[in-house]
Amino acid sequence: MTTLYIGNLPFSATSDLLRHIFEQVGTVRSAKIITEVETGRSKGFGFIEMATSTEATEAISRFNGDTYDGRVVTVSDSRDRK
DNA sequence: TATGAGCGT
Repeated sequence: MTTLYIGNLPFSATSDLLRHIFEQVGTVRSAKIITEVETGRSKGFGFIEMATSTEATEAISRFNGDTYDGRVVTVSDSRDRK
């Protein structure tokens, strides 16, 4: 399994929306948008877990640099959670 | 209620 970092998302984006986007290139094991604890609103970035590294690589090449709601999103391998 | 660089309860 490979975890992807999705950055520069519009605040209107949801984990469900991310999941649907990444399902276009493979199996989404999990989708999560990070939200502010104090406000419950999106921090503008999130994480996607793909079933295989092949699908993850495909997702990066397809979606990195794409524009959603006027914002150019970043898609890349995530770093390890500490 | 709030926000724009960032790698997660």
